Amino acid sequence: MPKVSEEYKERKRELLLESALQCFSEKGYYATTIDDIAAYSKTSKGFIYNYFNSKEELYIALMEERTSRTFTALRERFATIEGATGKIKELFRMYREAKVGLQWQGLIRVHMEFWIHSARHENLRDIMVSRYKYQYRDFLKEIIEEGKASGEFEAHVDATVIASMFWGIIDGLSLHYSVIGDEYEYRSHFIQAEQMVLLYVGKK
Amino acid sequence: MPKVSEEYKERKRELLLESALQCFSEKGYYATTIDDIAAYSKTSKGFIYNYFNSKEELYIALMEERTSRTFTALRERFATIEGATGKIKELFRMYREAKVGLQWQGLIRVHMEFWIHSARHENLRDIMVSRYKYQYRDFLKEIIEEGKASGEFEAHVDATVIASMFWGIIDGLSLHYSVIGDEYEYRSHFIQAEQMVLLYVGKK
Amino acid sequence: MPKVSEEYKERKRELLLESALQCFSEKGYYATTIDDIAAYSKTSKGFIYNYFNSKEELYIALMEERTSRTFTALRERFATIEGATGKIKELFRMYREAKVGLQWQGLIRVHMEFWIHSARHENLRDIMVSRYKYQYRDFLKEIIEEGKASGEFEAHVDATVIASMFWGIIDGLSLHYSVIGDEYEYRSHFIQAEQMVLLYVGKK
Amino acid sequence: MPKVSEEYKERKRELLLESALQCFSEKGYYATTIDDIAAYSKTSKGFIYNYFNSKEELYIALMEERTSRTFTALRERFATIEGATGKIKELFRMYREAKVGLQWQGLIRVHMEFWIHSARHENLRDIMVSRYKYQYRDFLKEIIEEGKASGEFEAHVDATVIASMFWGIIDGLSLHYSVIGDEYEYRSHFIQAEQMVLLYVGKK
DNA sequence: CATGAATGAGCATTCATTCAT
DNA sequence: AATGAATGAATGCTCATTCAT
Repeated sequence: MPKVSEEYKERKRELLLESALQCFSEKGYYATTIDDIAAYSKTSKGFIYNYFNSKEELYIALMEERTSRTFTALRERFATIEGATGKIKELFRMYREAKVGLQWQGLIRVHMEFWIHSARHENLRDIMVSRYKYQYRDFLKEIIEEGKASGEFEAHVDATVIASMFWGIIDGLSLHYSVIGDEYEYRSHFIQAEQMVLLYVGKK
Repeated sequence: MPKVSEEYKERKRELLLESALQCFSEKGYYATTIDDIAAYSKTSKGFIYNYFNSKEELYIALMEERTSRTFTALRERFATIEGATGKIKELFRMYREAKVGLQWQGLIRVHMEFWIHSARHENLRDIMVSRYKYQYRDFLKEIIEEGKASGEFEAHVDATVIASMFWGIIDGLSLHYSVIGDEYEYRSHFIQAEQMVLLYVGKK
Repeated sequence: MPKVSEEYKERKRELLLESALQCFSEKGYYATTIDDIAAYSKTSKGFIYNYFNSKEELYIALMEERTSRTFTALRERFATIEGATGKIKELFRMYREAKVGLQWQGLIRVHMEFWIHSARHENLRDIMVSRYKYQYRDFLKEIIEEGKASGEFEAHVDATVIASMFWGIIDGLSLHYSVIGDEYEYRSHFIQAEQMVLLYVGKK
Repeated sequence: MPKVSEEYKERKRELLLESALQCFSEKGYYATTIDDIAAYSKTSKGFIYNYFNSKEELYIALMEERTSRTFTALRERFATIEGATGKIKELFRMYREAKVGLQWQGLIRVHMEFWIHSARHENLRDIMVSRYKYQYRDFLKEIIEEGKASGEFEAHVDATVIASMFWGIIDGLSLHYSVIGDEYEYRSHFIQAEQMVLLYVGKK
């Protein structure tokens, strides 16, 4: 059945990524087996290894796919938003309004799980730290600096640390929500966090 | 009349808990084997199972020990601190000045790891959620309410959510530090977080 | 009328055989995968299966090709050599002067490996035993008998056993060299083996 | 069932070694699975890993056990044999009279298989080469030198090469026998090899 | 013809837990 | 009480072979 179109392969790849997403989200990174993903995608173990060399690689691909998609959408949306404050608000809005639920909780958990997993493996950690610094932190840092330049934010705030702290807060609240579940007043937390952050960086 | 004294058992229990702490911190929850702990404590597998019925139970005991010790120490220290603001500051100071390092990173990671693990198991999650609500959150909630009562803090802040958010921030920053490692400006993050939180809850 | 000429097929077959030789020599019979050979020959798995029905068959074809070529060359060369002693010497000379090295070691190993492999499979073994008897042993047996007839060799030696023993010696020394590697005094061993054999069969 | 006697453990170890011997001999090194050995020994996979850390290690232990036993017996027997010639003859006699048969053939094959296997793995090869040089070769080298000293053998023969060649011959003939099987005139080959070797090293 | 996608049996190794001694 | 021997389910990954395109 060979010499299949690029488009076909892309479709299959997506199928695997989507299946992996479901499985990882449901059972976590460690507990998900390649067989689970094969079963879910109604393909086979070997099939998966045609696309990804290891479970780890599969997870990384999944993560990168999602991150890249997220940031692309983010930049697009931000292009139409005037001012740093507006952008920060939009960012919070996105998290606040996220389609939370079981699947979302699972995704946060597996994300954190892998993040921790990576801390214990040299190579992986380098990848994750780079992503953190150059994708997440710098993305926000630019916005903070924009705010400082425009006079929206206090001039003396340390953009790098603020940016980093922002993600720390997001991850902390998300993690708690992912474990506590529906009892966690997810929206309230994010609303207050937003006010808190904006008050802190804003001109007094 | 038991063959071994209660005191002996307590000592052994501590030994196991301490050993488990070292092992978990170093290799993580999943990667640590009962054999590791037996070897570290120079006892045996069977011995460990005399004190704890499973790896999971051992971890929980360890966590409870540490939490209870932490909160006891905390309450003690707080008894001498006037005012809610001072208490919050002290709390931040404790985190900020924590003897960070490899072991500390390992502890945070295993803590988060288990926290995530628990989310996937009904019974465990109930335990963890209770701990979260009645130990962590309520502890802080009382302080916030003290601050509101004394007029240090804005009267309209939602003590429950603020308390919860506080721990979310702590965990978020800690988690990031535990993965990023020494490149992470740990103290800076906590200093800014403190300012941010206090600014937010304080009287304008 | 076939789409591709016989000559084309023959060329491709040679390509595959040559590629297989390289791969087997480098990694051994078991460790070499069909994919390796496809990659080396810049063809494809399916292509290879068009020419050979299995990895085993491919190896056999390779072996036969090489043996037949070897013996053809040998007979040619021997046609010009007077006397059995000269022929034996020439045979030793060939082994002694062989372009030894990593590749040569690899070839010997895979040869032995397959030889052993064949011993465990009825059909294969029959093939290998026939080859042994009718190609290798008989080839030398004729020379020994020539030597007996001409009076160069002792009349009472058992040509069959001597011939067989000769190959045993060659294989034994080769195998040792293939494992020991460059520390093995390859030439010395073959020189002494030659003296020993000739002394043994020669007239006293 | 713990704290079992050393003797018990030794017995179990022997059981595993014996079982491994049977399985390896029958199916070869690669084809034998740990499950095969567990089934044969009526124990379990985990049990085997209590005694040996890997299939490779198990094989090596087996090999060392056998070698050490062989050489011990050999040295014992040789203590009572006057003269180098007598010792060489005894060595040949032992091989010649070995209880050949299917099992013996299997053992030779797996021995050669592993020998070749080792050539492809740095660490393993070092072990095997050492064994070759310091156990096998040197053992015989001493005998040859004894023969030279006593005047039984020609003074100019190179003891090291002769010793090495001797084992090459033994292995070559054994290998051939192990593949050819009962059609191979095993005893005849060894008889002639003996005559050949003794004629070569002996005084003219 | 040629390709390479798809399959899935196969295997070494790990480890929490049990329980005989 | 304490030990550690014994178990066996579980899992990531490989690869010869097939066959649809």
